[in-house]
Amino acid sequence: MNNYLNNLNESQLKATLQTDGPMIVIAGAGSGKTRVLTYKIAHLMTKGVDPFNILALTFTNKAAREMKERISGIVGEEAKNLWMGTFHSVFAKILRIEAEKIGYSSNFTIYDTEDSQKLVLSVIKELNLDKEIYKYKNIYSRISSLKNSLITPKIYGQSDELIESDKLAKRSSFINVYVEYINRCFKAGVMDFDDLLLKTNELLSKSPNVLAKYQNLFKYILVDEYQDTNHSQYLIVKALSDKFQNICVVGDDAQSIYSFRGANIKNILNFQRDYHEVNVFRLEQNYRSTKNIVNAANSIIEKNENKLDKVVWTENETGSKINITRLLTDGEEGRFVASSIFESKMRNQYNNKDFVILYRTNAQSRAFEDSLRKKNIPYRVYGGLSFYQRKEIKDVLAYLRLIVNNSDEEAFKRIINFPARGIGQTSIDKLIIESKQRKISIYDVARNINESNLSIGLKIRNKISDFVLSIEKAKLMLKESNAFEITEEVIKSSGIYKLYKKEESLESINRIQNIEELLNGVQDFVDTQLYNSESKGTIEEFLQDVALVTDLDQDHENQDKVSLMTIHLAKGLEFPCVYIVGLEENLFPSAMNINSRDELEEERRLFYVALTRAQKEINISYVITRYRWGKLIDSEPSRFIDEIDEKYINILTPITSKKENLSFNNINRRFNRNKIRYNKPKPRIPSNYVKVNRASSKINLFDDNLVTGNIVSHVRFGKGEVLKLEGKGNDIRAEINFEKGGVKKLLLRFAKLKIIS
DNA sequence: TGCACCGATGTTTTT
DNA sequence: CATCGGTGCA
Repeated sequence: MNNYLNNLNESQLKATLQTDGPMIVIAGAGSGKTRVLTYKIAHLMTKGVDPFNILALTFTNKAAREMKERISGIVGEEAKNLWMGTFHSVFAKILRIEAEKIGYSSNFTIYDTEDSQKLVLSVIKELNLDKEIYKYKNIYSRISSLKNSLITPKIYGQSDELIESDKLAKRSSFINVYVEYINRCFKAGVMDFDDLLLKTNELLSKSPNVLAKYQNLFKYILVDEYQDTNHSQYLIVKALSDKFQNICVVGDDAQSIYSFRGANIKNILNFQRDYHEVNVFRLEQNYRSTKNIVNAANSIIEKNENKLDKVVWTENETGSKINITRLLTDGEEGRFVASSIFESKMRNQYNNKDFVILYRTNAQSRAFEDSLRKKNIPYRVYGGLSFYQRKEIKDVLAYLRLIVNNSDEEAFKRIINFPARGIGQTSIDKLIIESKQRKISIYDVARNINESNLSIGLKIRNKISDFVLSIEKAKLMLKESNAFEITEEVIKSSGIYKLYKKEESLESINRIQNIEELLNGVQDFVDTQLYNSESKGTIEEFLQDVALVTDLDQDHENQDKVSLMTIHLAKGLEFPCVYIVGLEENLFPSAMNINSRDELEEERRLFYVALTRAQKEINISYVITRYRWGKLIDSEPSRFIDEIDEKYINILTPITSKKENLSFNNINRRFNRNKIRYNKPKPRIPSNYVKVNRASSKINLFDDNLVTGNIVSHVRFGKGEVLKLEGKGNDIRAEINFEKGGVKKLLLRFAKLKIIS
């Protein structure tokens, strides 16, 4: 049982065995910090600590899930009782339990960034502010950062400095927007992302009983990626750990890349000042990468002034040098990377999933998608517009949200006239004004539309009543039905499905597929809930879950595909072969972040993160001209290329370019000399191209594979024999005789069957 | 009210 | 370039 500890090196072991008191683990990239966290928790549990008393906060849900699995591997099933997840998901859970204590109902819904920004925009409009000056996105991000620093309107009002700064920006009404935004969220029974942390702080500081309850509950607290916590998160951790002081934080200041989200690197730099008698552990041996990679990364991070002392080293092989390739255009860069991956696969027997393409901005993915597709290399794009942010998905979710929480204003506004049912903006505005005056939710105004004396015509009143009725009808299902049944009902009765079904454009077919994929997801959720916990998979639980999942959290590991993602998303991941693309001034480092030392250091840390994802090979590329905002612009090589110690790099000239002997030291000079105008038209994307999405990867999986007589297994019904197949395309049904449950007819696109024989 | 078209506008990174 | 919001017409 205890031999799991043999897998640790000396410093890892020390960090693992130290269980009590405040401690910090400063862990270099690839030094096994996840391993330490995992074993530490397992160790605590073997020592007899109840998993219910352990709180472990991770950066992504995926990290939490994987860690849980690994802990289960050591200590067994018990691990599922750990409190483990992201800050946002764990405290959403707690807030739901304690909601009444801060005046919320426990079925509050969560606004994502889009909802929040829309609300800010309506507030700006309602207050008659000039939207040229009050840019809603800026206002929203200001609200967000104030919240993350726990600056409420009241505190704002006491700070001359803050007031003055808004005056200077000629938007002294900012505070009015802020106040109204908060009121509206509260009245809508809604929390935004930042509220999940802010309200937790509020809860803990206002209610000593609640604080004591959770202090006693969480006897051991562990925080991963501590360098990326913001002030709000910092205070929560501080409050909760105050009693037992069994707080273990793990992080790497060199990988702090989220300051734009309020992350405060000082949290990790000052940890030793914040707690008494802190045990400090350093993990400096890297097990991930070759010597070349580790050294090259070190040579980069050395350029930063602001950092903790730490020397990352490795005993791994020397490995190959980092290849740096210059290309003419972004299109050429795409083709270069695709063929390079193709060759490397052949040469080294790599799989697709051994490769990742990392870029600074999501918009860059396009060129690589095109070229990989042409070469028939399977790939998957992470991030960007995530699945749950797609319009059709958000529409369905809005119905569900409104059913669960009638007050949800943004959900209401989103769907009151979608699909179009003849309720126009003018009528909706009247409802909103009325709701403000009477201080009730818009939904309640709509519900009592016939008793009101609003100037809305009879026809439209009836349409509003019909809408309300359909929501009320769905509400009746809440108690009886699980998330899947309700979602299915909503998709049908709302008319969303019909709408896209009858329009036969590529776009709508895609939307249908996404909606079906959502149904798959809900079914999946219900099944796992039934399996993992006592809960029955209600729609409330699903909505809570869905608001906080990200693209990365989804399981796609078994698929052999090249990954494409931003460097931010890649944190914590590792790949044998890494392509870092678009290494150009104003792109990476981003033009927004080159005006101060701090900003530039964060970009440099980002580059460090990118380099340290690699196990074996790194390929860096940059281009001379790139399409940005639809225009060709000239670029210069990133300063970061110059910063890598020359010992660790190879400068390559691609075959497609002129054979020039481009020596490293005159890259910059050369570029200033030959600013090449490159006027070749951008290659067109084939017009019959449909963006590959997740829906198409799951649906119709069995069209060609399943035949009568197959033995299959189903998540709920277990094993069964396929008796008959009927229908085609999306509507293929199988009649299956299950050992448990007898004969069922299942739509193949929903029933996730595994073929056994 | 709904649809078709037009011009303005914007891209950093995300829970 | 691509999306979005606004405008004008049926």
